[in-house]
Amino acid sequence: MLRISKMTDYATVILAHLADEGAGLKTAVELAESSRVGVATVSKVLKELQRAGLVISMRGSHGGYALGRAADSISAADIIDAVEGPVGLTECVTHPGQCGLEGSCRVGHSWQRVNGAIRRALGDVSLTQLTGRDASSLALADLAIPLGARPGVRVRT
Amino acid sequence: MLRISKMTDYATVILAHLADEGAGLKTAVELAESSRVGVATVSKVLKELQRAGLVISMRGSHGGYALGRAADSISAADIIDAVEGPVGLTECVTHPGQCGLEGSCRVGHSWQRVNGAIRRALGDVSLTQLTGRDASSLALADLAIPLGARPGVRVRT
DNA sequence: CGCTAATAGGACTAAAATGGTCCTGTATAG
DNA sequence: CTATACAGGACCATTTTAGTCCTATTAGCG
Repeated sequence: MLRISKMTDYATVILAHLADEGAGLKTAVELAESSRVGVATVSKVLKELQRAGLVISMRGSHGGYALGRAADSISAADIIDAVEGPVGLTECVTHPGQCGLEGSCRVGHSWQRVNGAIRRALGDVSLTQLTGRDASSLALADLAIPLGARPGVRVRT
Repeated sequence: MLRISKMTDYATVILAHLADEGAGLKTAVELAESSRVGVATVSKVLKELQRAGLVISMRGSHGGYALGRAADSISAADIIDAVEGPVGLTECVTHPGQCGLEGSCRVGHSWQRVNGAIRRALGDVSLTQLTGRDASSLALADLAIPLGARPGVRVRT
């Protein structure tokens, strides 16, 4: 597990279509057709993306949506943030002092660090890369977390 | 969001207590007390950890649990795998060819790479590090995902 | 004007996942 | 043979998620 929501997934697909050259605005219906997702759902996602500023919208006839900024300046983290709220591996990351365990818990601290690392990693992946238009994006290096003793013998891979 | 389940969180806390020097077996009741989580819940988690081989168990009076292998050889990914199943950011990662979008979807491919990167990162964090006993574990470096155009102007951090 | 196309903002619902409890069975020590 | 502890699941309540729908607002255009 450890999964992003379907909505977030849709959002990336929709944003990818918006990133396709075609200059002008695209309507929710058009985006629904090209992305093969229900209109109502696409519409809902677009509204959330609009609130977050990832897309801009124009009302009225001839209205529609466009990217709010360059595809290079939109990160996977931005998209997740917009649709499902800030990345937070554990509850104590997003809502500190609500867990009850606290005192006895020695791992929360570490999860926060791991969380930060993942967050930064997601922040370094641009929409351009997600769309795969960028040839260089195909080489994804290992993420390094150099912090002391690493797991040795690995049973499951 | 993008959160690990509470159960996984509990698992790390419980494993951390099992990693505490104290040689012998610890019972579910003892672990529940030291971790401040309900006995039934702790018990459930321990059973899952046992199936995955992360802990070993002894039945009967004087029974209990112990780590299945060295704390250094247990990774965060192992724990997540054991409790909530293999890490899979999107559905098409865990259940390929079930998404319906497929053809029109150009982002699935990229999510798979991101997923792999996160998975490896989590595989590099040991239980020892999670427990924070390891002094060197406090320095967590940035995760690097060098793959072409990165997001430039960041609106939300 | 007033009509039409389009987004904005929510309310609402069905289905699935999650967190947690409980019961019955089995192994082991003394 | 009894007390203790794990094994395996069934089960339930609550929350979350995915998806739909309705009403209001905005913009172009004749």
